[in-house]
Amino acid sequence: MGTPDFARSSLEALLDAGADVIGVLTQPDKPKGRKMQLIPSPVKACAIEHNLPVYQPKTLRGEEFAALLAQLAPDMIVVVAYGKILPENVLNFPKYGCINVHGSLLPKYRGAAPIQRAIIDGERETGVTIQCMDVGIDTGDMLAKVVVPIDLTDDFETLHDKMADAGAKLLVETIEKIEDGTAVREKQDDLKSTYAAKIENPDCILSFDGEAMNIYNRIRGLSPFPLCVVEHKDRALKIIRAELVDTVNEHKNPGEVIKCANGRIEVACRVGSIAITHLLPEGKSRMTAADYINGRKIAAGDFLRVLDR
RNA sequence: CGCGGAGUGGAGCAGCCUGGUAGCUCGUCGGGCUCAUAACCCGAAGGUCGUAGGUUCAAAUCCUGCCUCCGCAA
Repeated sequence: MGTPDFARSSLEALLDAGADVIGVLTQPDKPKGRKMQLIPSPVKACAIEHNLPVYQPKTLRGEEFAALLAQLAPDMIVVVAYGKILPENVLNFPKYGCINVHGSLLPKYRGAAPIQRAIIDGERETGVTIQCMDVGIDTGDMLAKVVVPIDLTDDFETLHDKMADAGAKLLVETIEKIEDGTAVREKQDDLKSTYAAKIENPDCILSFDGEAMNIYNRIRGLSPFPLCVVEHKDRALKIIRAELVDTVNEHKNPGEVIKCANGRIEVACRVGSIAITHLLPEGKSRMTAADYINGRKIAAGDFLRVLDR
């Protein structure tokens, strides 16, 4: 069971390892894009490529799904970023239980957006945990972990890809251990748990009234999607990539553009400054800061304000 | 019919309202200055103004159809 690219990596690894995948569950196709076209999830696309049966139940509760479960009769269910809560009867059904690939070192960053939150918080390392699912959200016993260092230049995309690979590899290894009985369960220390809430709109609204490092972390944690947003000349301006320029000097006017040169837009933070190199103006495509400057859209002395919408 | 923006030399834009000589910041090429340079100076090339019609003496500009791209929201 899974939905996005993160899950696709695990599915492919299972197939490469020769696992007997009897069925793939993914979220129902939802209308996406301007024309509200139905786009299949990455996991669905992968399953179709490999001629695997795909199921997209709207709910896992009720007799309809219970019947499907009984018919498939899986020995094990592997869940990776599926996007639905599994009810108890499903969790208890498979002989080897339901195991989950989670993008953090549990018990830290339980929840929907562990990778983004780790970057935003400025963590130096994170990782992937394989857990035996229980009724709580990411509270199950742990079977395996792998540490993934967070590079200062990682953004959500680069770290996500590293994590997806690491998770897929760990999944295959862990399943082998489960099969030969060498897997060891370790309980989570609930007292050390933290929760990584889903990224919502307010998380994207950026204020320069803070430390450059924190601002830099938020920008990269939310890039390339959904992106931090500020207001410039009454229009939304999303920041795709920035560089850390200075982390020491204090500025009285955070958000002020200090200079536009060499393809970089340097912006004052309360403490320190950053230089924007790639951005996305409202109604436009992604472009470099150099292009934005060339179009005469921004100059030193302008202000990037907190978006109020 | 969810809301909105845009198609103008290689890039990002202005010009359109109030029709009449193709503009700006870059890039490219050539030359100059300099110990040197991503700096500075001089010069050059490069545009069917998305597309098809219409109005007009005259359309990038006004009117209509079509195509394409993008942002937001989900």
